[in-house]
Amino acid sequence: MENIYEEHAKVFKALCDEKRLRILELLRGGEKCACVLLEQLDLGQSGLSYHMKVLVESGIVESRQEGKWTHYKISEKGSAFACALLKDLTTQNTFTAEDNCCK
Amino acid sequence: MENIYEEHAKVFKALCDEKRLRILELLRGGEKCACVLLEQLDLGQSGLSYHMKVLVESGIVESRQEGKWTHYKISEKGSAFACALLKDLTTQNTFTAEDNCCK
DNA sequence: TGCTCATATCAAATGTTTTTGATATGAGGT
DNA sequence: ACCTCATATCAAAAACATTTGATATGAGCA
Repeated sequence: MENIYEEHAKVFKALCDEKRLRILELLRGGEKCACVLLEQLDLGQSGLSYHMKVLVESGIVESRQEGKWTHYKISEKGSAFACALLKDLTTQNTFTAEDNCCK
Repeated sequence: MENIYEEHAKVFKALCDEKRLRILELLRGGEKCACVLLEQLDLGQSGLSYHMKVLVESGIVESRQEGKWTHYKISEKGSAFACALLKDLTTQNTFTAEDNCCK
């Protein structure tokens, strides 16, 4: 974890793309096999694979192999982490002094 | 708001860049004038202007003119919206039926 | 009005992400 | 072992975001 900003950015990058938001929406309905995602999205197989990788690496989605198939679902832990992080990043930090310069 | 996914992506795009995360971190210490941000970040004037625009357009940051200077701060409303949105996007939707196909 | 300074916008260069089609990997069934 | 099918990886192209330096805008002050 050599750069904390990069780590944090990775979490939100998962949510920056329309296709990935569509995928998340589908996963909100429960765990889905890649084949279901494929037929509902306007995406080729390698494109889906790419987006799923981004989602899984962000921690927001988790995958599970079952024989030939891969199933994906929203990770409760990962999404709780993302929510907490977002709250953190946007909450006034009481320890830093006010210092807003010029006037 | 012709595309809801695009709208949502815009909120998170603000958080996808290291420089913008650094800016947010500075703003967590309270409202800051652009000149303070400029001297603390490794960024030129037009670069800062670009990133502030992205942040303001996401709703997470708000700006206030005071004569020649622009002051920026984290928007409570905007960040509450982003948090709520993230929670929403990652919470199981009870209305959609399970349908995870193959087996 | 004209000058100065802070910020915004622009356009070109550069860097990064996404898409696409081709190929590789690896599991299950025969 | 071989075949088939699901998924992953790769490399090139296309799309998009960021950086940079130059110039425009617009507020305050003389």
